[in-house]
Amino acid sequence: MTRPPLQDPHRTLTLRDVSEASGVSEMTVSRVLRNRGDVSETTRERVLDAARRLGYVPNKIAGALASQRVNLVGVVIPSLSNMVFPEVMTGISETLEDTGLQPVVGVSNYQAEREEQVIYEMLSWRPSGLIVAGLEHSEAAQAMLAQAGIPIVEIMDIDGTPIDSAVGISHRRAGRKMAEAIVAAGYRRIAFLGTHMPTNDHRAQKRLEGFEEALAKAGLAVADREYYSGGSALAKGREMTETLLRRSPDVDFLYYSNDMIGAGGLLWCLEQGLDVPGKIGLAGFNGVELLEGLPRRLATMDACRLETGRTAAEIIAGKRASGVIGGEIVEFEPKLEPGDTIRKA
Amino acid sequence: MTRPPLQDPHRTLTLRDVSEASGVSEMTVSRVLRNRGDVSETTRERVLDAARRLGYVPNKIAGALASQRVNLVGVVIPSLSNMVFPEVMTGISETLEDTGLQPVVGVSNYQAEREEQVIYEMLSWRPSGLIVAGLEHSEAAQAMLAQAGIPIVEIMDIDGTPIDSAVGISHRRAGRKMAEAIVAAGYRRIAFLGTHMPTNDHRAQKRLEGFEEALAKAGLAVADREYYSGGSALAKGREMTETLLRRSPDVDFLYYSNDMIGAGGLLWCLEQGLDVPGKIGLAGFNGVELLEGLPRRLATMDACRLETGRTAAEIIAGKRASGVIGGEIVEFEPKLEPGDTIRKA
DNA sequence: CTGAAAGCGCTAACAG
DNA sequence: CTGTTAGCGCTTTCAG
Repeated sequence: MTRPPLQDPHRTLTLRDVSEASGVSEMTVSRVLRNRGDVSETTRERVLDAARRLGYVPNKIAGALASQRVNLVGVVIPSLSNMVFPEVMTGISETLEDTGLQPVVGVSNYQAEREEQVIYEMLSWRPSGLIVAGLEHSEAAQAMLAQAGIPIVEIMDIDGTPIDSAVGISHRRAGRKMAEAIVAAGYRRIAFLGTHMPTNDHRAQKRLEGFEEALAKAGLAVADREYYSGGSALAKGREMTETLLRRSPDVDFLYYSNDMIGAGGLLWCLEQGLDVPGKIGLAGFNGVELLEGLPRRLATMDACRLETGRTAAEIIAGKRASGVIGGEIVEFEPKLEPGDTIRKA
Repeated sequence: MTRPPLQDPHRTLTLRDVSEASGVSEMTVSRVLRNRGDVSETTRERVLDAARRLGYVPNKIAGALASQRVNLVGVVIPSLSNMVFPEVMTGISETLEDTGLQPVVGVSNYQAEREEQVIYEMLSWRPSGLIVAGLEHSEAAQAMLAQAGIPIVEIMDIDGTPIDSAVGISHRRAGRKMAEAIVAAGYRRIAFLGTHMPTNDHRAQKRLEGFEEALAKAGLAVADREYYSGGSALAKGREMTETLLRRSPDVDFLYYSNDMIGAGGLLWCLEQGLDVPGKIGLAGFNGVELLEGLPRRLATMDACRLETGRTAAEIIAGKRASGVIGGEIVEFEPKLEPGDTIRKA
């Protein structure tokens, strides 16, 4: 007759278990495991040994509650699948690596309501800081962020009023700058191709506003426009380009709201044997790596994603050389990369 | 003369604050906020009102410690920047959405040691489950996972022995299947182009093994090979293809370890005016969306990423129709998508 | 250098 | 339907 085990065989180990196994007080075990305070080499060894032998994994939940300290940094972005946010994440991870801080990602799918939930969820874990894409949030979200009592960094846009700190480029300015380059190169019948605007992509929206503003200054307006949503961006870029060019064959420039649809458009134009950039010019936005492998180099504008991620993380980690403590605004200058799809002026 | 505030103006709110503001006991406030147990409509309103007014955000750390329940699911993947893991994430997020569980991502950069750290870190938050890419882990990592006492799902590979559950395709089989299709189509001098193998990408390795095995069965061997690492995959695909074809001009098939370099190779071949798939065939791996926009459709093999993510999440969430509780192994069948770059047999 | 006591903010388990 | 009492597993603080 076998007896049932006296203890749940799978309760997870606690400090106490390590303490008993090593014959050292819980407190000292805790000190060893966190490298805090002085502990004699002998006890240290004994403790580490016991911990390893048992396979002890500390419970950060209890630790965080007791110490009121959480080594997590929340990152809230609209999407993971479009190549631009992963690069921001890379910058963030890099800088956080040697700070003991850990990024935790939440995705909002470009929905304000979803973003609000994600922010709420993250704040409820009391992170050391929060990085949020964009400056537009629901009222409730803004209130939560402002109340949170931790560093908040809004990234990838600085056209607006940040809650605390902000890092990124001015998309209005990026749009303006691109328009000026296009006009300077002598193009006059300029079309815009982008995502369906209801998508809540405020940055694309601002880019277009800046773009139109600069065109207006040159006495021009967007000659035609075409929107898409969903599907393979490269394929969509082709389709949109064909549709638009059939409708407005006299257009001499195509401004795409992102590089992926721009690349699709470029491939299509080249296949049609169109004279790029002679008869027709093209430009995208973002400076994605992909462009390097295309038959011709699409003009684009770098959004400084890596630097943005790095800087945001530095602000949270308190590593800014500036010594500024909060409410810092860092603007990067979007660089025009003319490539081979804009005529030389 | 103004008096200083009696309390830290920025300590974060607690249940007690809501309790006092609403005149309801902490316990009942807690119940309202979690929708647990019966509470009269009147008190409920009163509590919610106070909570909203104060801007109270519950402290999940304390909640988790008290309830021994954490609504987090750890996801450990090698990289975010290559298009394939984001899609797995999409599958995971989708299914987790209505379960109250939240994914937390950790990135290992294809380094076993880094992976071990990330797993340790995640386990220390006592998540409800863990999803880890691949079956190969450091010994320490394996031990931790086995000990964790939570559902562990290893994804994207089933060639090996899982710790608990596993979901994905057999890469060996995928490689074999592709080789068989290539041989059946009449190609004989077959080259392989892939990432530098030290990169620790076990799945690519297994694909190649299966590939060579099937070739051997047909009395063939890989005729030449070329490796790359880093940089724009599309651009690298071009370069590698050029290098390899200059060295071995008589090769009649190019098997790429991923679609991105395959796409680069395809673009290069088309530019050179090579007869694809007549004189030379090409194939990649992964079935990425990008391929849809290319001038010709690259042959590839779908890795069932979305389904894999979904299924892994279902297992963690306990939503499997099968009713199986743990140690479940789900194998998907990698589908060959012949596209336009393999001769019809 | 080491240990004992007192919580961190919440929820489980009871009692009304 | 509502309240009370004990902790959850750690770290802070203070004594040795």
